Amino acid sequence: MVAMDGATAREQALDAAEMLFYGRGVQSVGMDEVRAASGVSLKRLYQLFPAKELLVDAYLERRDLRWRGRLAEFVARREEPRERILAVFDWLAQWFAEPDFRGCAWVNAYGELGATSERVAERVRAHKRAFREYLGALVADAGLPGALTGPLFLLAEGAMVTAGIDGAAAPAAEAREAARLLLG
Amino acid sequence: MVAMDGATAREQALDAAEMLFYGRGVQSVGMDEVRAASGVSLKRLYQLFPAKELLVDAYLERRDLRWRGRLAEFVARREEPRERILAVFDWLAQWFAEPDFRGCAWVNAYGELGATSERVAERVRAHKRAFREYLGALVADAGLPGALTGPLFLLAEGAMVTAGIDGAAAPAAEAREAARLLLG
DNA sequence: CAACGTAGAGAACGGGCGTTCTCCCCGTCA
DNA sequence: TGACGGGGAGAACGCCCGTTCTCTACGTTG
Repeated sequence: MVAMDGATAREQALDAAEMLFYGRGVQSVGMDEVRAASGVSLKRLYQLFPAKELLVDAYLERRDLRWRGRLAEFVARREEPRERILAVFDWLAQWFAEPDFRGCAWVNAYGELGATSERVAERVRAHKRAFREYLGALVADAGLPGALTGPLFLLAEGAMVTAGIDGAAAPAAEAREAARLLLG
Repeated sequence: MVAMDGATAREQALDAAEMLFYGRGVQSVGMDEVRAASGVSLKRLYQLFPAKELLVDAYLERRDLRWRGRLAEFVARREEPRERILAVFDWLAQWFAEPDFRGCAWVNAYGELGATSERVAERVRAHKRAFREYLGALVADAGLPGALTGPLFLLAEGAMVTAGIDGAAAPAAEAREAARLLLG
């Protein structure tokens, strides 16, 4: 294995961890498998992430930044404030249709580890809080009542969890249509 | 330990499994802990459920019957068809407020085992399918368009997952209000 | 009373996995 | 050139856990 600086090793470790953890669940993937998939030795892995829990935490954190970044980028392409809200559901539809879509990474992680890892539980809550706040900002920008944020958030959450379980993209369209009705 | 007939042992095993699996997650509870909490010996446990996966499956199946039974019983107390639909969200609010509420057992189980156990994944899908069909029947009885079923289902799912993660009952009220608006 | 079978308690087995340790290679610098 | 230090490969260590096995006690039946 060629030399690799710390930042590169960290990214490769997180790339492998994300693919494996998201695809098969955290508990069914061992650290040795992360090593094999990333090319980062166990020694280095443990220097970068002193325990598996911290690798999981870092995976969720990096994915959160990317997930919200992509969503915001997609939404920002629309001009009209109401269209922006609906664009959230268009983006979900696109995400659900990706071949390796397996539901919401944070909901899955919460189901697996929420009861045993306070660190992971808090990371999940922070992600959901940030997503809700983002929706709230879109609602405010459209001059709509703040009370709409909750329902829109619940529709999006329901769509994510349902799409994840059924492996279908249809819930995004259902949620979008319901959102359109709620926007009046 | 006094003698115990098969049916009783089965119920006690499932009682213990349900409390432990739902409260702490399936993977963090060992079979020996189920034995200790139920008073059913390991030998008997494995006669009744030849593998842990089958115990998990039976736990989800029994809980599904009870969960839907209680919901239907609560809803049936209302006369007016539209009120019945809203009663679903009242029932959720009540459920969320229970002290040991920890989110949707099926969503949690799917997050933990959906990727590794096809049996559990299918059990979860069956439960969600049954819940959606139940909502569909309520919508039909109210003479409302079937297209409302999806959004109502997504609101309920979103409320369950959000209440589970945040440990708050508020999502039920938000979902109820959104449902009221959708019913027109 | 004696032989038998069932069931419980808990040890044992096998495998997996998080984490650490050992050993060796190789690049660096005096 | 030779000592040194960081890093990789992978063995080793402990522990946990699903599953099976052994041993013992006791109730039943002839």
